[in-house]
Amino acid sequence: MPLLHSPERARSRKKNLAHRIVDAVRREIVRQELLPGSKISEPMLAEAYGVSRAPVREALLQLEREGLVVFDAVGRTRIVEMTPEDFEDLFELRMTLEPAAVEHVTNRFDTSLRSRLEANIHAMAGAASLAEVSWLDVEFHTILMEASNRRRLIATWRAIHSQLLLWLSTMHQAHAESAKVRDITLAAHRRLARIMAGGDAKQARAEAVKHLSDWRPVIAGMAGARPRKGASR
Amino acid sequence: MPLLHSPERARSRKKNLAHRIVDAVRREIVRQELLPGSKISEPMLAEAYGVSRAPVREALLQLEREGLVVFDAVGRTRIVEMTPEDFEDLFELRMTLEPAAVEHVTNRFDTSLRSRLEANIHAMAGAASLAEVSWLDVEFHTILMEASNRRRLIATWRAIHSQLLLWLSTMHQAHAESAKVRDITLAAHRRLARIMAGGDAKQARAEAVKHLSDWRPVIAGMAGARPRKGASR
DNA sequence: GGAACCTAAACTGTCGACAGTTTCCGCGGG
DNA sequence: CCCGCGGAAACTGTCGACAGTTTAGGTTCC
Repeated sequence: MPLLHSPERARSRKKNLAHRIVDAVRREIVRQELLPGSKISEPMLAEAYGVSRAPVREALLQLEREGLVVFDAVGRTRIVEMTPEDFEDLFELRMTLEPAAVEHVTNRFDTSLRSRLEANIHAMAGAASLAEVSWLDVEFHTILMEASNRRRLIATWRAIHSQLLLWLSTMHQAHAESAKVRDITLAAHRRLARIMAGGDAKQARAEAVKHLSDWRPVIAGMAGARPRKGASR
Repeated sequence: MPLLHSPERARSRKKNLAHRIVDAVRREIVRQELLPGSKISEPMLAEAYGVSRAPVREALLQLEREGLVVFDAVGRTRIVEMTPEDFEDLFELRMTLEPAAVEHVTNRFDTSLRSRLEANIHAMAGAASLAEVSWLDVEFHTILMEASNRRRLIATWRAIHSQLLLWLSTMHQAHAESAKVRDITLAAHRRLARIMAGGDAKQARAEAVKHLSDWRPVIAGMAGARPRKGASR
């Protein structure tokens, strides 16, 4: 998983305490080791990671930017609680961003991209857990978005893709139809990759829309999902 | 100008030094009082505003989020320099976001929205300077985006709309065809508002696309625009 | 005259501290 | 047994300081 989250973040990229903390906390949130709605304070994180509050503060700002934590009116931080409306909202934004990206990508499809997609597909074919499938699914779309070469499109994707990971994680806990999910996703990715390789941008866009639409019924069926009641520290 | 930039920003909304600094610096950048490419350091801002570096640091992070400053590899900050490719990139993102927003807005058009749009249009009709026209133009689109009620769409708009302001400002300095710009914009906004009031979402979307396309030739003609050479402090 | 160099100034990343608020929790009153 | 109250604990926003690194300028050496 070298692609996701590695490229330029805000401040000076590498050895920065804030980055390390962002990565660590993001992982905990996405894995739901930190529960949605739970409180998360600067002193708490500072101690947990053995640093001062300054880098923690910066990390929280970044996590807010990614939609993983929210600040209340008095500045306190909590892990975001995604409601069914959020899922829909997130999905709708994807529906506007990704088809556009796919169109661009199709026009600049090259062997480097092809092999990256194939590597992802291959990995997913061998994926054991649902978590792994989700990760690779998001990575597939990340590869596409980054390949679009549209800076602001990419930046926008970076601002939401962690939420997608969180959502998938949440969903799997609800109904884990494991194997089927992988095969459906895999087939869709293969189809999309093939069409993009073909070079027909309009057709590729249509396929992207279709692939995204696969989620419609899942999201609709999720209308009854209750936001888990917030656990605190 | 109560709408733009006022609603929830990251951390606790009101009395926060970082916010004040963000607002002040953003204005300076958009007005090009701070020149594109020029260096901007934390101690410098801290002294200018009579605060410590902590809130300044936070402010710079927010400005980076809005695309008004950029950090280099060693963490130094500069005012962003928008290239013609950036203009195009920005424009393309708008082309994917706004039509979607307009479609949503049309379906939830109400008198409150109508009056806000009319107020904006009225203000523009009486606008004297190009700067004022630009401001109101962006505000018009901000009203629309916010009215879409799509959280992530709105967040994305907030991440780019200051860049739009900066771009317009840059452009006006190049070719100032003052009066014509206002009348064209005004006419387009009136048309769009009328169609949205009519309630035909698809037609409204089409009109939004058309309105945005008005900029195509301008952007194309800007291909030769040279990025001004960076002045330092 | 120009290039490499060396030193001084400037800047970022991080830390610990403090004041003002908000939240928590147990205690007393109803 | 529930509610409101008060003090203690916890937290955020901000500040000043320091170390390590980068930049800038002047200088020396070809």
